[in-house]
Amino acid sequence: MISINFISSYTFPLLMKTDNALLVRLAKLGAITSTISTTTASLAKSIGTSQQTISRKLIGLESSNLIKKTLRPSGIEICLTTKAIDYLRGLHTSLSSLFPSSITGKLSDGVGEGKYYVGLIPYQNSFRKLLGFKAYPGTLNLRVNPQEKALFISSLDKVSIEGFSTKERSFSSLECYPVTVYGEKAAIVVPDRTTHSDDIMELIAPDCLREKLNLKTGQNIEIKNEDWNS
Amino acid sequence: MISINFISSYTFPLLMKTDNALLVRLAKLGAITSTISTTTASLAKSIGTSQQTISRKLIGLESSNLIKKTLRPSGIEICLTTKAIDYLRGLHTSLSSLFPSSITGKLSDGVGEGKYYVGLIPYQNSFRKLLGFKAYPGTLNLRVNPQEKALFISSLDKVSIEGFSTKERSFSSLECYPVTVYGEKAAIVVPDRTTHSDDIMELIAPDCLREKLNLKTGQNIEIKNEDWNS
DNA sequence: ATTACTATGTTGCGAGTAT
DNA sequence: TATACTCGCAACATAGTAA
Repeated sequence: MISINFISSYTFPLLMKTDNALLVRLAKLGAITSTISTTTASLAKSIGTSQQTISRKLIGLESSNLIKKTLRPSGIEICLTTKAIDYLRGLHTSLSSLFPSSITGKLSDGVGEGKYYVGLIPYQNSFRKLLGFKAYPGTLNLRVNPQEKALFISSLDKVSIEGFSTKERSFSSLECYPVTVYGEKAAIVVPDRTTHSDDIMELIAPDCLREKLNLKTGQNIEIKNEDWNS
Repeated sequence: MISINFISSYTFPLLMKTDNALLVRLAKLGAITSTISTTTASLAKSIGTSQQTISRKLIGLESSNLIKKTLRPSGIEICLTTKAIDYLRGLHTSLSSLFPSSITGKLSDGVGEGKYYVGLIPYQNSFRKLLGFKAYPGTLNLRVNPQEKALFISSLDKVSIEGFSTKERSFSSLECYPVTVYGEKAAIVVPDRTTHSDDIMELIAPDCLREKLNLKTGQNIEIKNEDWNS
């Protein structure tokens, strides 16, 4: 049993009222794994509601078999039931499918264009400065589900690379997203003026991953959301 | 833009009312990555509330800058704002810390007892039948944070192994939890009559992982929640 | 100190309905 | 068909207070 008398004043950004917030708070306080000692007043303060509301909610949660509680002179002892844990786990699973930690794609033969663009000095300078590596002059092209791609990319940190112009033509700016490929540093590259279709994901890396990881065309490859810059 | 006219009847088990449920539902329908076409009536049905409530809620969400919506003769077009996505991501992060997908422990020298117990024929028969492998006669002992351990184990599938008795003594039942260690099948073993302290996590595997993975005493080892039985 | 009841004010819900 | 308004009623939140 863990005794908690001080509770951080952190609350969820908005909405996330009462029931949900209360269950998550209790879980965070440790009521998932053991019984915690707390008071309705401190819970109220941490959720941002009144002591009376917490009291009423706890009674409700208990009658819904979501918590077990015991009254003590010093406050209240609470632990979550498996029903509550299953509920939170279900919510977590739902959200996990919305915020994927990896995406799988089939290695396709690049068109060879990437080799030319990635090698350009102004891009390379930016890669080194902002991504921390000099990119191997070539890209790993994966065929992915466009919606999965959009979802995956939306959960990544963005590194913006500026475009530049020569006398002949201009080169668009790029968005890069640090990821890992089987533990190797890499970055998804999305040109702001994209040339190829939505179902291709283009990656750069310090080394030739195709050789280093012995990757074959057509093979499924897992790209992970792991920020190696931190 | 995606058109959705049929909406699955899945709803969250309980509580999870209105605001939260609505945001998660919209996200699942694809409003995270693009604009979706739907109607207040179908949203109402899928959440389990009235059309009027959805209408009112959508107005509220828009004035809180959580969604952007456009009225159409055929219904309503909705997409989530980054504010809403950040909120959902935050909720996901909170829950992820409650349902960890891995735990890290320091490899410690076993007491040598494991070797004896794991090798016993009745246990081995159960391992083969219920876990699908004959266990290498020895255990990998990791020193972990007891609370993290309890939390991690609570999120795993449980495989119960029966105890047995000989003339001399009885051997307790065990709980096993399938996991992976750097991609290798393994299982956490918790004796129901536990002999050692709470901060030790004991693992069995088909092979000697210490040799196979070249693990050294004191090294940090990551145990992942990956069910290789499915 | 606590929890939790009662009373009172506020918000939320949804059937009906206008547009 | 849609969305979204009005309005009667139910549920909720909190101040005061009893135990």
